[in-house]
Amino acid sequence: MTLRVYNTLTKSKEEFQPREANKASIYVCGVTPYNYCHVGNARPYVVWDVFRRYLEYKGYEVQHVQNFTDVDDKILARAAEENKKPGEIAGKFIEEYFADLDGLGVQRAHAYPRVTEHIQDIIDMVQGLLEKGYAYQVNGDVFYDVSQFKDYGKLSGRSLAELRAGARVEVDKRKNNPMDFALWKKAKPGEVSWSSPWGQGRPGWHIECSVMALKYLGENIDFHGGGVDLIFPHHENEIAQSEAFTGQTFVRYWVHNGFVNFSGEKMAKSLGNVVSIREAREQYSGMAVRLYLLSTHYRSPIDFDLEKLSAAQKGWERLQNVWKTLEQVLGKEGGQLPAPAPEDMGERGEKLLTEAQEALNRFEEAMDDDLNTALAVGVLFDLSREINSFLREPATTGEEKAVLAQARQIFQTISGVLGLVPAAELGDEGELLDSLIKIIIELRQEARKNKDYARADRIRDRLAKLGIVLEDAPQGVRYRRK
RNA sequence: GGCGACGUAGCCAAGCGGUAAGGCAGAGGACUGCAAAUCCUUUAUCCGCCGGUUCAAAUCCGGCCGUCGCCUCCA
Repeated sequence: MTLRVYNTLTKSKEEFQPREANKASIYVCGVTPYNYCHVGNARPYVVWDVFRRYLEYKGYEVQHVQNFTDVDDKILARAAEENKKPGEIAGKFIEEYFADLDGLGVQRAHAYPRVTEHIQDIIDMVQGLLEKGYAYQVNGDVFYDVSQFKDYGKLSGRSLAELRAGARVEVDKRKNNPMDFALWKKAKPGEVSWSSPWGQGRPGWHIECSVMALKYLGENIDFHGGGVDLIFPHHENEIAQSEAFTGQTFVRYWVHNGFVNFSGEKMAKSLGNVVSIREAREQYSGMAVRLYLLSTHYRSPIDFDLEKLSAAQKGWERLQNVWKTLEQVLGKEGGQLPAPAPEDMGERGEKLLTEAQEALNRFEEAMDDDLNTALAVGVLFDLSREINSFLREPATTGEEKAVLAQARQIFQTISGVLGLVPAAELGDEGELLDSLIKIIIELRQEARKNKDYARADRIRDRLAKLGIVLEDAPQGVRYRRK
């Protein structure tokens, strides 16, 4: 099966044909680090994380690049406010970005280029555009001349005429055409700036992505992504710059995710209705946030509220219980037991194996269809039910365990591609804690055996207060952290 | 005004021509010393409204209503 993705450029689902066999290049527009990331910001990064994992699952060697816009008006403003250097602000929030996204299980991209580290590359490209007649200089500012690029508007489906008619912004008189945009901005007094052939200044917003995408991934890259709001003008302008400069198609597949709304409006810092990732995580686990985001198809808008996170939290706990139960029955490693012969695995074993294999097929089908993670999540829950159902009666024979191990492998594969994997929450000190809890459980079991339920319940209650939940499951006592 | 998306059970959400996945919540049952976890059963005669096409439509076409996004910085 081949992966089909919805391409904003053609407004249709297309089969993914990589630029280079077995390789996939991804460029995702990153954040401007001037504040903490909110849940809306996180969506594209979670989506692209899954996209990347799935491509890798399908055998592609992926190059994933994501920028940081580490100099821009908002950073400058915040720096001025706090009496700090812009670089300090950017540096701090880049760190926070990683901390937050790590918590959602987002793998690191292969490169995170920053604007301030590519000033010369940017100047070179602007210079190139000037030489080719696609740009003009006015008094230290350099603008892109959209009238020179015949395909302008092809991504957002607008014509220059329409754009002009709909313009809601005061026209900058220095521009030839209202839709022209800045490639290089002349520095205001006292602002951070770099010297250039046009005087002191800094890059415009759009040029950085063209420069860095071309530098790290080359021409004709496979995927370029970001939120739908970036289609116009940002991505439209990137196309204009890059294709004018190289004469090649810039991007093969443009992929845009829908917004996260909050109380009916999009969640955006400018509207002030944001919930930061760390706020959400005060109450809910990172995996719950991730599950919430993946429970809706990436192109649909998704409405945020904390109660939905609560539902996702419950769902995640269910998934997590499957991991824990399997671990309890099969041990931490396992999983590699040889597949039993069909005639040896018994009726229920055969059923489980069939269901599990079918789940994997359904999973791939869902993901191949424009990364339908919502359906894929459904498959994962189906598989969970099959596994739990099988475990109602403990697996006794070696064959049954082997079947279970196979099912676990599929469960882990699907979970892994979706990135819904329990963190090693207990860490190093967990070893000790784990042993201690086991001792307590043992003592409680003795009390239960002696029908000293008051004592048994007291132990359970007091552990519960510490956030450690005991469950007397048919397979034995199990504990988990709340 | 132009461009675009969406409207499926109490809530969330798949399905996009063949007779409604999944999650959360609710109800009943099984298991359990109790609880938790888990399993089973159950919860939309129907997919915003009105027409049309078709043997067959939530799915296609037309109209209407409603919500949202983009056209300006924004994931």
